[in-house]
Amino acid sequence: MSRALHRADLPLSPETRRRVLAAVERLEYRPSAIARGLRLRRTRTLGMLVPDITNPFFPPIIRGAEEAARERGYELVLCNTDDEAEREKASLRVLRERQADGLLIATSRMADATLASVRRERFPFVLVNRGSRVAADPAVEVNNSRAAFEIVAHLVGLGHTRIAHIAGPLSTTTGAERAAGYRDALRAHGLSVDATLMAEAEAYSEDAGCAAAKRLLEAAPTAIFAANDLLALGALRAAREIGVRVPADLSLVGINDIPMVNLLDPPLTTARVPQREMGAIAARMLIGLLEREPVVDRHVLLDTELIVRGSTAAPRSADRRVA
Amino acid sequence: MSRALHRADLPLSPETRRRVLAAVERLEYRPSAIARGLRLRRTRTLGMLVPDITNPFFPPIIRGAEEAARERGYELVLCNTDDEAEREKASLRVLRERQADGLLIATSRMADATLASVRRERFPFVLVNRGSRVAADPAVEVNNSRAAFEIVAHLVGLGHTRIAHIAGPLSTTTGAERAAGYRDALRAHGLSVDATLMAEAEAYSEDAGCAAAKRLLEAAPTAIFAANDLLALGALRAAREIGVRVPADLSLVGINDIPMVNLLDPPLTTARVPQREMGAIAARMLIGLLEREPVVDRHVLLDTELIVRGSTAAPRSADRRVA
DNA sequence: GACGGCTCTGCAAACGATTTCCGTGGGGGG
DNA sequence: CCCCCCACGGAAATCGTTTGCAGAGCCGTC
Repeated sequence: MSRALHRADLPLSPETRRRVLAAVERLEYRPSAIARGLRLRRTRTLGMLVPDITNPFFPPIIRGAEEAARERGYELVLCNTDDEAEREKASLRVLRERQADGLLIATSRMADATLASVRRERFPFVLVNRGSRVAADPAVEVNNSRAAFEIVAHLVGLGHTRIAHIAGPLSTTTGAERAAGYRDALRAHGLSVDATLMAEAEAYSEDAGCAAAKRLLEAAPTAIFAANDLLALGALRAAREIGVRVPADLSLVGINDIPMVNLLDPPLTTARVPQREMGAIAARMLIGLLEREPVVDRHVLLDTELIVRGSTAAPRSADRRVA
Repeated sequence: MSRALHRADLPLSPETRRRVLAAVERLEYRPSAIARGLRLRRTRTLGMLVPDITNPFFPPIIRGAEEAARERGYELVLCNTDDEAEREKASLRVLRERQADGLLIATSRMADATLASVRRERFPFVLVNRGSRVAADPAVEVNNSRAAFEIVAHLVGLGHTRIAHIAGPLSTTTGAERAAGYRDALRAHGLSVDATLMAEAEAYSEDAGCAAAKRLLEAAPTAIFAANDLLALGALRAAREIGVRVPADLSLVGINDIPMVNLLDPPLTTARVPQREMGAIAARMLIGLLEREPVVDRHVLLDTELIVRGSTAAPRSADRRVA
């Protein structure tokens, strides 16, 4: 009997409640979430779309979201989309069929058309680590322009003037915002923006970072600011292959502070993104929307923290100047 | 109408089928997986238990399982247990309530009692990267003794005789098997087993590896074989902190070949575990059991591949011998 | 021409939890 | 003493899908 188990507010004789609970115990009764979902038309399940769980950036976000969801009695179902429109559509179909109550969208380039269809169907969602063109879309983002500014300021402070940028795919909001932040920061420091010091990576992957870095290194930068850590790792590999020493010949900075970059040699200087927190805030925001709580801040901008490690140093020319 | 959509075998006039499909199209009809699950008492959903998705060993396994499941029309629902009995029980409850058809269990130390209860309730399951005391339990495992043997053989071949071992928690099947393999391999090579050259890590984590390595380094080994890569990373950090150079003063080997260990300096020598394949095989095995397919090989032993990188070299004493 | 069999179609029950509605019984108040 | 109201518990409807069953229609054969 539902009243005995869930509706503590309803009047019910203590005796009856006791009997019900005893029977529950005796029969090892487990309510079926399936039947409940059918009747209630809600499943207390959130769907989460990520590009690829093997990208170490995402697991902490997922765990943060998962924990926040569990605190409020929700479950999380995960879908990898590989940033392919086909997989996105398939995942959405599955999540709709299984009556997910809402969606956490952490894919960086979900096709605008797909996002539009989600919006049109009024499927509640929150964007994670990305924005959208529609300002009203609830989102939890990183303050990318500020992160880029801090990184450039750090490099300029070390004496660098030839600072290159490996941009993420410019079709992603993070890629575009960080690239714009890079340019703005250069200008703010009185440096000119040189097209030969910018390269767009085809994907947020180590391989793409390596390829982009090899192109950039021909222009002999003294520092590379990569749009994320995976790209920076690729750049590190490129530097090694070419024989450029980090940080002696080249300073290197990433963004995210994914696990293990602190163990590299040299350990990577990077801007830490509060991944767990980002996931948790997004999940709480989504649940707030679902439960129609009055005051939900629909747009959160998280600040990064610059972690200076061994991959950045003063350029050799600066050494000479000092000496 | 279900017959038109799913039962291609049933006789049905083409005209009727056409009309049904047209209506489906027009109304954008989406079947409810919830209602279907209620009626059919199966959901085409597999539950997967892993200790922690942020441990880079697991994501590739998960993706492998996920892809194999999707190929057969199944979905995967993930639960992190943090290797805590409480979380395991909670996860099991959730998966049972949601009518998961079967379980992929990749937690290394799920309490025997919990496993026994799953067995008793005849909840179909497959163990992943672990065995159990009950030989009949279906499982996909790594040939740990052989992996340990190859690693020891590699180190002996380089000239090492003081080979230490950081064991994983001996309450885990992998930890116990690898430690036993290490001892057997030493004996097979005519080396004695020295208790001061073995340390059990409290968990499969970098921190635990670092702590264990610090204890071991007092016995001055020339090589450390860590039971997995995370432990090896911890050992690498310990070596750096103490001022021991790898591989000049100390050779280091792990197991798993998780992402990024090839980018370390020195890149880690390790035994690669076919993670995606392991996940895929386990998922296919579980689905085979669920669908009562006749010939299901209930026990698969996967071989590792030794990847020799820069973290292993001949010991300095051997250099002297050679010179 | 009639009957039998086969094909197709539509109706209805079942899955299990929840919620609403209704009937009954008891207690209190008029 | 009677009536009304409230508290409680039981019964039924609901969610969407699948499937069994029965009935209807059609064709072929005797």
